[in-house]
Amino acid sequence: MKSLGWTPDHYTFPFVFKACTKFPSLSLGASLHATVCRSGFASNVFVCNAVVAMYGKCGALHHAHNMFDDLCQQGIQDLVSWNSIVSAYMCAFDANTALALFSKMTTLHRISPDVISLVNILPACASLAASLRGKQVHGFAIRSGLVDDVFVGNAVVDMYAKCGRMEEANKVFQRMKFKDVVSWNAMVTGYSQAGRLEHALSLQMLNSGSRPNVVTLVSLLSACASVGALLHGKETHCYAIKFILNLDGQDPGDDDLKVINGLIDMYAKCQSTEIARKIFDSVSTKDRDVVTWTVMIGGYAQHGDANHALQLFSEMFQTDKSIKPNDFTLSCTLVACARLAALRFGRQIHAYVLRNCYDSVMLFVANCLIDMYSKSGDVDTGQIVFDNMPQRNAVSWTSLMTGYGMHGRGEDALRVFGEMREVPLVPDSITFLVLLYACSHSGMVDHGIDLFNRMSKDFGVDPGPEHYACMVDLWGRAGCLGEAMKLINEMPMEPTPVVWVALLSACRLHSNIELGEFAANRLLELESGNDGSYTLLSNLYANARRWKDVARIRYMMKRSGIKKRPGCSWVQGRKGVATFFVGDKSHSQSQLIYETLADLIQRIKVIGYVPQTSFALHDVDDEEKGDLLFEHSEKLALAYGILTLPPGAPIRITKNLRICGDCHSAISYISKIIEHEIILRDSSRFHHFKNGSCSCKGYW
DNA sequence: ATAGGGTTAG
Repeated sequence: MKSLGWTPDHYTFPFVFKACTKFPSLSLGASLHATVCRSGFASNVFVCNAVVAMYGKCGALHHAHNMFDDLCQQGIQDLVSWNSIVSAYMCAFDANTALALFSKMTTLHRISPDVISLVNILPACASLAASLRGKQVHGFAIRSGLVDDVFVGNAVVDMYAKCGRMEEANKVFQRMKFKDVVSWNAMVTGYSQAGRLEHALSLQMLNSGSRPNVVTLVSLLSACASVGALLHGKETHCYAIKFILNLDGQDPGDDDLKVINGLIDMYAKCQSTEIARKIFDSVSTKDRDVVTWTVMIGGYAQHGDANHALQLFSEMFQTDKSIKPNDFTLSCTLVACARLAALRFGRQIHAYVLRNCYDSVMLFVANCLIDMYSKSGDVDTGQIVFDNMPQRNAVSWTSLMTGYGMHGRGEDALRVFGEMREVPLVPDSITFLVLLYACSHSGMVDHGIDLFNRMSKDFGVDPGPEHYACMVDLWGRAGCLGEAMKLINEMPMEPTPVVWVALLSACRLHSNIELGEFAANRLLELESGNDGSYTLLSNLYANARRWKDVARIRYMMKRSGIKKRPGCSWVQGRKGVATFFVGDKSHSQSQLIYETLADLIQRIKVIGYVPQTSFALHDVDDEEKGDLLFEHSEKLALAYGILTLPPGAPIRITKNLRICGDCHSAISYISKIIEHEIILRDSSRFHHFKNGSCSCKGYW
């Protein structure tokens, strides 16, 4: 056009700027802006509005604002200028400033918003959960009649839905004269995110003339995943196959992949990792995106075998060089590391994060790193990660305090709490739960009681059943069973299973059969299918040598088909991780392991170890014969660690259940006669064995 | 100009 000798006028420029935002190109936009200034259009509000919009969409908020200020100084800004700058702030996720500008426009400058203003500002109210402001905007929309516009109506529905006010959203939705698929989806999504799957499904969308689309399905699948509704998930899958997915031997398109990713996530979260994996495998490597990998890794990390998660993470690098893990991927993988106490793998991820400068998204990943290091036995490195974080949120603080709690370092947990108060950050119910847990596992009874008394009075956080369970635990460990029972009677709500478990464990620890039976009965009334309750009670009887009662419990378990989960321990050897079950002979060095163990047992017997045979029966099914006390998984893992690790290296063992009492005593003795520190994580906490004693000091 | 997927702490 220019080569023909034509000059662009103020109609031309806005179109060209719009083109720049289609394929966001800041450099092109900026050079056009320069042309505008040179061509003498710097005072033309049409053209300048287009410049503001272009900079906003290209992510150059600062330039957008300068241009807008320029317009204001010339006094030529109009409604479109305001809309453009508000939209620019929304693109930059700064809903606060967007709202402030909108207020300034309506109140100070008395400019009346149009449809576009409302559709810009309602998502701002939604993202800030500012339902009061949203309501004001809604009121204006009604008064001005703009609410009849389907875009405005949809934005209002979505605003209420995102603020968690589904009743209001529904009222607006019902009154809408015209509804389109977006209106329906806003409702479906709202109910889905509130975990109200039935409401989401009961929307009679199919009869309305609006066909569910990809967005509808993705929302529904996410809802099925979050409440574990496998059957509804399968129905949604069927619908997707019939009407949405278009896979006649062709490669999946972008929309197909979104549904497929949702399906993988749904099946994994509904405990069907195998189906999830089948769908994952059905997508060819080149068609998978980073979400496909992430949902499968996350599925294994949380609902399947966490080892598969780590395998898949490695596989992702090997099979597709172009896929780069993002912060979701790394977080999911770190969750798997934490579950397995896979310190080596976790360190590699940490190194990868540092090498690849994931600076802006560090918060989630760093929180996961703190958790991974603490759960892998190295809470001190967790503290270092914490110290180096540019930003922290409440989870960062609680993760660190939880870490110290697990390691029995209650003083450190309280120190961190003190630092958190200085920030200042408001402690919530989880903060106190974590602190009480730390006090309980460190034997800090007085501190625990003090915190419990102050949490409601000084911080306005009312204790829930979990807090009471922690206090029962605290009193119970300290042997004050009467106090524990008194507290349960004082609870303002019905005691939940966790409360009775805490009492039962304490009774087991202090051999109080009567109260233990009472707790067990309450527990079995509430949830009869839990193997842990039966095992605790059985152990209580066994400890008192009441074998008939032990047999009775076993019979009850058998009759109701409840199986004790098998104990399982794994240890970080020099060449990877080795896993052991009780009496396990499957390892290639099995013979050597058993010989090592027998030798150790002989040597510690000399220095005072007495096997506690009352534990002998706990891990054994009736069919198994012989005394398997010396073949418990944690002892086998320890022997293997001693065999394979260099002298002086710490031996890191992880057990899926609580460590057995006899093993605890034996390992304490063994730590006296070997060079290694033994760091053992069980389902309750960490035990650091060194020179004959354990860091838990009896507070399991 | 409005709707959508995957992550953390007990």
